[in-house]
Amino acid sequence: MGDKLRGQLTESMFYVLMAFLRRDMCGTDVAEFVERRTGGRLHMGPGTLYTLLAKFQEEGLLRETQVEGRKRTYHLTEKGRRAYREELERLRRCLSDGEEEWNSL
Amino acid sequence: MGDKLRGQLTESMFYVLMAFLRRDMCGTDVAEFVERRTGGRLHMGPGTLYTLLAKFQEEGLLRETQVEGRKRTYHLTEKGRRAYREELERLRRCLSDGEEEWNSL
DNA sequence: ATTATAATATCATTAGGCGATATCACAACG
DNA sequence: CGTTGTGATATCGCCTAATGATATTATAAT
Repeated sequence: MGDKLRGQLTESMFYVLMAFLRRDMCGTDVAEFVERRTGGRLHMGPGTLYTLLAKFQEEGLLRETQVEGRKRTYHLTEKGRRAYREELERLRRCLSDGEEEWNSL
Repeated sequence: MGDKLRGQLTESMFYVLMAFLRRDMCGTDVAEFVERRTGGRLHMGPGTLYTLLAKFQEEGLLRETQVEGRKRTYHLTEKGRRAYREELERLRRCLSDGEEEWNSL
């Protein structure tokens, strides 16, 4: 159970966590969510996807809640929600820094 | 002159480009800018920094404008400005997706 | 039983981040 | 002049992340 809170999420990581806000999901649900939510802008191949699910589970951001045959369903933990909100905060700072600099030219 | 426009910048890349919006800079200027602008939130080691400067120059986002001794000064090209604005756009989409999902719970 | 389908897992390659360390150009000192 | 200091840049090695291709597995359909 790694406790190190990651200082920064990649875009893929962010959208994966986002997928779990509303409901528990399995891998393919997540892939579908990401494609739909971003209008195809971001595509996640299986390599990225399942690697992330495994890592998030190890780190305690996701918890496995159900196994039906091969299908594994995960749930976003409190720690996962916290990580998501922290990433939102980081994005806000990043964007506002970026806009300020741009607008002050 | 690599023409592949990167689909996504890392946070480090973004702040490096941001540094050049106002004026030409050398590496240590950039490092100082980033530390100051982010209030120390983001620290860039020399490895990351000079690797990025070299790559951006190769890709035509930066152009070398001056060499004084060992000090090299760079200028943000039009292509670099475009990359910066595209990244701003990406961040906006990312953040608004993230906020919408969070607020619609 | 065989075939199809949905879902997950693994592999190999490539890019990025980083601290530690080395190198280099110039200046100041004695 | 050499030596020493300093500011700046460059390189190395290790680690993490992304990803397409491919393989594997469980269940359902024929």
